[in-house]
Amino acid sequence: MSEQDQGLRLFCGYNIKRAFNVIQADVSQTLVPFGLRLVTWSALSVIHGNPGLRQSQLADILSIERPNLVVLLDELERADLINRDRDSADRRAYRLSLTEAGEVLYHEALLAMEAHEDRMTEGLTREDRAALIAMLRRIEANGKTGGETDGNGSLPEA
Amino acid sequence: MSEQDQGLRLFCGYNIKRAFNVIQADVSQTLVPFGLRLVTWSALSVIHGNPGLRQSQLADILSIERPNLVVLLDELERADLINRDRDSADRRAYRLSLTEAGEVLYHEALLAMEAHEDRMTEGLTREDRAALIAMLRRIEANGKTGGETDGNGSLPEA
DNA sequence: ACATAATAGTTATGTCGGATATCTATTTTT
DNA sequence: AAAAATAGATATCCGACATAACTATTATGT
Repeated sequence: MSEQDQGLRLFCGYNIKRAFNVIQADVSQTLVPFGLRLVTWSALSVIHGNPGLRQSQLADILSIERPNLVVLLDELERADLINRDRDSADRRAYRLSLTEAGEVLYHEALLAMEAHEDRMTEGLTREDRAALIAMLRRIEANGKTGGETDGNGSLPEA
Repeated sequence: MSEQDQGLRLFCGYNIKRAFNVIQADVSQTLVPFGLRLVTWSALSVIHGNPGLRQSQLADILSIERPNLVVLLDELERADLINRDRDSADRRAYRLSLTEAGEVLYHEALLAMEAHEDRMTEGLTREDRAALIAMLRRIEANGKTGGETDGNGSLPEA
């Protein structure tokens, strides 16, 4: 009894979707003990790496809409994980940073996420993972350049 | 100005999500002329490859819940793309198949989807694509075996 | 055979991620 | 100073996906 979705398995999109579904399920479980979701953890990670950035910058980096980011940050602020400090030079804007508790939680969650990553990529070598990520990024880039027929884009050699 | 999501780019899940987002956007556009969505096209593909299957089987193959499949099939039936024939041996069940119009539309959409796939994977060799899909399937399998510590699962060699 | 359980499909409903329109406050432009 | 742009917030909607419960039919167990 061979596969019943043979026709679909030829498409990257179908496989990507299915792989993401299982990752999403596992990552949700992984983050439950920390009271985080994938998107809130992503926000913590970016704020950790770019303290002082603005909400709109964060929204751009994560490719989420500003209105949705607001409620997400409300959630993180209520949990005392981030600071929203008014920018003294531009009083419309907030500067985002992690609180002490936010830093601690971020690092704890990072360990759990690394274990999660190892679970998900079991059977793949370190080089496999690098190649996988490079190809996914290439696909992401292909999608964003709505079809300029970039004749020779290529991947960094594994 | 290096990347502002460095910490996240190390995770397959983050890259998979972002790659899927651009694929999803492109595939939606690709299927608009056919009045299809990714999930309805997937259903056509599986029915095409397995004529006579039941709704619950289709739901299993596509990993979608039965209630959601019902409305999806209603949509395809209303567009006269599929037949729902009562199984004479089990009058609870329907046997699914494509109509003539469904076959025609499926093949037309297939061509468009293959062009879409080429757009998305521009810059990847045929071997890259095969390796990518193999790794994604490995991840999918890792997720489904909720952690049995399969000591030596490996990938088919590229 | 008949009561019980199981199954196929359906209906109704809830949840969650993501998108748009519009608003206020502030800053920039002219 | 007036008009336009920007940062963030509020309200609202849409689509993907999940669960519970219902009807009709078939399978099971004594």
